Amino acid sequence: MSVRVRFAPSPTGELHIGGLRTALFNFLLARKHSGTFILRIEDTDRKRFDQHSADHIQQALRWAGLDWDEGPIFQSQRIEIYQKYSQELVDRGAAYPCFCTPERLEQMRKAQEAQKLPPRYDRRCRALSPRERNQFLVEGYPHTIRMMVPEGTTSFHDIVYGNITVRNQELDDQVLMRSDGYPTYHLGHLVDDHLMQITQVIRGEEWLPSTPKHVILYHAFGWEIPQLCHVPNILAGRGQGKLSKRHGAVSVIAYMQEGYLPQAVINFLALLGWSPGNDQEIFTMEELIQAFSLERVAHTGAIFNREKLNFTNGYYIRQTPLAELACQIKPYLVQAGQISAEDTIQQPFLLQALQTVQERMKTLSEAPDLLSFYFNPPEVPASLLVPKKSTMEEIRASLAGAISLLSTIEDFTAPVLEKALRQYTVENGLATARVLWPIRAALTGKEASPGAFEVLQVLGKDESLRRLEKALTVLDSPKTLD
RNA sequence: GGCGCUGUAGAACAGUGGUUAGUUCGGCGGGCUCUCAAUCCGCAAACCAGGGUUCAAUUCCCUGCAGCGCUACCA
Repeated sequence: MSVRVRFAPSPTGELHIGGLRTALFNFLLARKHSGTFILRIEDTDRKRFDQHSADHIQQALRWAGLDWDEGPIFQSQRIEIYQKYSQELVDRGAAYPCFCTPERLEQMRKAQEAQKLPPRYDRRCRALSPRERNQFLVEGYPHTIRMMVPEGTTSFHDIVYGNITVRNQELDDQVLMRSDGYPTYHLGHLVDDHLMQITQVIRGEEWLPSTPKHVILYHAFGWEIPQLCHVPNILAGRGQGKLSKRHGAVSVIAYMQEGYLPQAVINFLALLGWSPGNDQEIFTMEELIQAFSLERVAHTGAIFNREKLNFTNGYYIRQTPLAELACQIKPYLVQAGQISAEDTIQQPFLLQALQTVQERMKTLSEAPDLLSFYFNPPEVPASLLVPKKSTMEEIRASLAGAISLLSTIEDFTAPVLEKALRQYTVENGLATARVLWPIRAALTGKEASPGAFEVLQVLGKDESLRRLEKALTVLDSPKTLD
């Protein structure tokens, strides 16, 4: 039997980073077994439904490279199906209509909590006689359909957590159909998983406690139970609970916008709560597909570690071919006003400039800042031009010498410049820092930047000399020194 | 409160009834060096606690504690 799995988010917001990992695990399993990956949108809660979420979820999945084979299927378009199966449950005596009002249910819960009892439906409508039931139905009282939890215990096997058994007395008579005619998750997902012939249900750990109810439902229908697999949540930090909006960026779209590469996010997420069993840390999607197995998914919630994501992202940025990276940073440069949308990014000046900062980037969004001095000549205070253990006079002299040397060089390329400047330091008995630091500072206006030779080359002779001369005048007017 | 799941360095994961308990990020130190980054070398850093079982327990069992989840006409 071929593998059929699904990712079934509810469109109540943008795709969450934890949701993406659940989707990833489903995707990997499907691809590994040449199976089918289905996207199903569980939009049965009309109160929480958000029109744009479904689009955002799809956009995020595509960005991450998790293309689905079937769907998106919207549950809201299938309510007759759920109604039919809920009726079947009623006919089989596994479910019953409940006429209790929300007000009564709330009162009951409060009373139970006050007595420190577990809040649970008191099953009042279970006891209705057929006649009463019919009468309420005929008179059109709003009602829900509740499942009828039987006596005994319920057991199931989970791929990650192993065998689990619970006493049915711990289970509530869960609402299956709301009074508005829409199913709840418990009925909706189960009917669909059956109809879509899902072979492995891979979902968040938060569903583990309600899985026994689902098992009871499968039995009531007489359906085969798919393999069940719950994956732990992603946590925000020690004692901070599940990663959520209040812990900063959790939306996949937000990571996309911040300039994280999809390969990096996927690689990072895969290793968060799963391991291949060896020491490999860097994976292509293809390698993940080969190595993946549900059995090796961890059973503890993993804390989301931004530092490691940054490292992984930096690694992938370094691996990206220059021309490709240029395309990826273009939107950021445009947004920063450093280039216009019509400009081509594939020009020597930009490519060379980018090359000098490529290994310093953790995210694409850092590009404008790292590259800023290439676009705008910096204001450089005298204090920045003078390295430690040097005086302003010494720097003035060495910079002036360097300027006259550089103005004689025609082949303004890094190797040539390096050779000439190093020779200059040796001949004049100058420490390298005394020559190169002020040059680099004058060109970039930054304490930390790419090296002097490469910046000289990228900026070119004219612009470089212009900036160096300007720095010299700054050193000539002592008042600018701190 | 009840029920369930889970506890290996700061973080993510390996691993084992007898090991110098491993890898990656992060931290610290060093090399390189015009700064930062990258890269290279090195260091520190963990088996939640208490009971069992056993010749031997981080590993198996129990209890405690802690974390997480669920406890809705939300998913």
